[in-house]
Amino acid sequence: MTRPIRVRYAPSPTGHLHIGNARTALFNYLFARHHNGKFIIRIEDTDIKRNVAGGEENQLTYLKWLGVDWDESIDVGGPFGPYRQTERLDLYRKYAEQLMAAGRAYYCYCTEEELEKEREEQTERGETPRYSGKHRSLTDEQRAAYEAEGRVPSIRFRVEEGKSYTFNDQVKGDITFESDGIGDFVIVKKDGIATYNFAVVIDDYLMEISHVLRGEDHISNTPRQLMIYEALGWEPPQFAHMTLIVNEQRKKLSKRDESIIQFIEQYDQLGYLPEAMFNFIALLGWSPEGENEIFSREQLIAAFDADRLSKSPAAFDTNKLSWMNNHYLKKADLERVTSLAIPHLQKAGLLPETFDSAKREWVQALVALYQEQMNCASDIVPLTGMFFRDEPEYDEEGRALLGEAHVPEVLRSFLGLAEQSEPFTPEAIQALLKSVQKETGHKGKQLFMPVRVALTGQMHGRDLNQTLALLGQSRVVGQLRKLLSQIG
RNA sequence: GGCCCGUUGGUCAAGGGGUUAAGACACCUCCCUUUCACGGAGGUAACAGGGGUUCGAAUCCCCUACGGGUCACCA
Repeated sequence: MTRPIRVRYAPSPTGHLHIGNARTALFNYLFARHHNGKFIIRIEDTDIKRNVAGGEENQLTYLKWLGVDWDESIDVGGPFGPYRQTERLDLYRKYAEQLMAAGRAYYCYCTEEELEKEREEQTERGETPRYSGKHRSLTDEQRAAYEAEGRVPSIRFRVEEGKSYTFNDQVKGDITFESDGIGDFVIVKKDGIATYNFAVVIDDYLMEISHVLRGEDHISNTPRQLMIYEALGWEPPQFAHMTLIVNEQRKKLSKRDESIIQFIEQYDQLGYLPEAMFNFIALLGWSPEGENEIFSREQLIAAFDADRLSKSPAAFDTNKLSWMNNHYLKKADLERVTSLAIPHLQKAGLLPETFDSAKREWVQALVALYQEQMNCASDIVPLTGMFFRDEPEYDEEGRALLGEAHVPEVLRSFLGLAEQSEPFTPEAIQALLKSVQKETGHKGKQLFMPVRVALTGQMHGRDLNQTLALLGQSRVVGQLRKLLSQIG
């Protein structure tokens, strides 16, 4: 049976947009757009205690930043609203009552302490902890007694014994669970709010979700959801469980893991480009046909195929992310890269809050020179720090080079010419160096390295002519004079 | 521990009975470059182990090892 393609991303606003969530959202988005279906964002905020202020907004803001847009949600509305679960509580209550009336669910008056104790005992006996079902068939008198005690019930789903539930996962293939391994689970909490496993079924059904693409950590929830679909007489959607994203140690990316930057906003703040992040994330657990790895959003939409979702965990390779962002940065418009770089220079105290257009031009030339070396915009700070210091810092290697016998001769010659050069442009500097070569007979490394190290303190760097021009004539001349008075 | 899932070069990652087992990152070599880079052309390097099934297994089955997920009134 084919129905309209409708998929959803259903974050709980318990935190900011995480790399794993972003990936889930992205794949759902790609899937929807590829099939000309609808992409829905539903906020799963039923755990009121864990919701954080700004979480909801941050999710949407950074999804937009990545270039993901949606057809239905809390902000744009849609025909299947509301799109926030706490605004759908009546719906869950209604279906819970329906299940109670049909004998598929019941009130459970157990307290947290009692349940905790039960679990501990089971664990001690080496059993799988699960609800014993002791309130499964309470009499009216028993219920009344608990009520009189002031106990507030939760509602549990009655799991049928001896049944097996199989679903065809689009990524993993057939997966089977035995109902005997699953205890009666809570569908409505004591506070009257539906649990995830219950609300998700109601919403996916009512919102006519056709495909559920979510993380592999939901596989073991699936049989519970299947039971509810069955009890309500509804047909479940097609499931596809994506492998988790793991770090370089092959552990699940946890929010406390410090080896990897976890939140999309942090990448924004560091100066990663959204199109690079989009491209990179799309390749986390999915691969296209062919050899290319660089894709625009449109190309990814065209290429996306859920059958090519990977079965083994996707490792977050920070090295590759750097490479990819660098790739996009190199191709990005210079104005744009400059605008991204400036705040980092200001934050590092290298650039004032306001400056004139001449300074802006100078910064832009600086960025142009370093653009192809930047993995992210904030790299501009360590890369160009020396342009903002009063004089270079020499390390051991630099000192050794400056100590070589021919160095004073080269520097003196260059100084003599540089003092008179007008203007001090890259072209003029190139000519100067040519003259130094003729005058001293030193060329190549012998010629360039002394000049480079003397003025930048570094063995490696960008084009020397450009570098010196950006450093400026007065600084070049001043530094050479000072250095020559010391070594030469 | 029960249940589920996975394991291809240093790293990421295609391929799912017969392939010279892709490609990318990193590394190395060469070309370009009077320095430094960029760029270009090459190169080194892999099917976790053991049993089956088969004319033939990286691919299918079983076992072992290792890794991961999940077992909540969290999502």
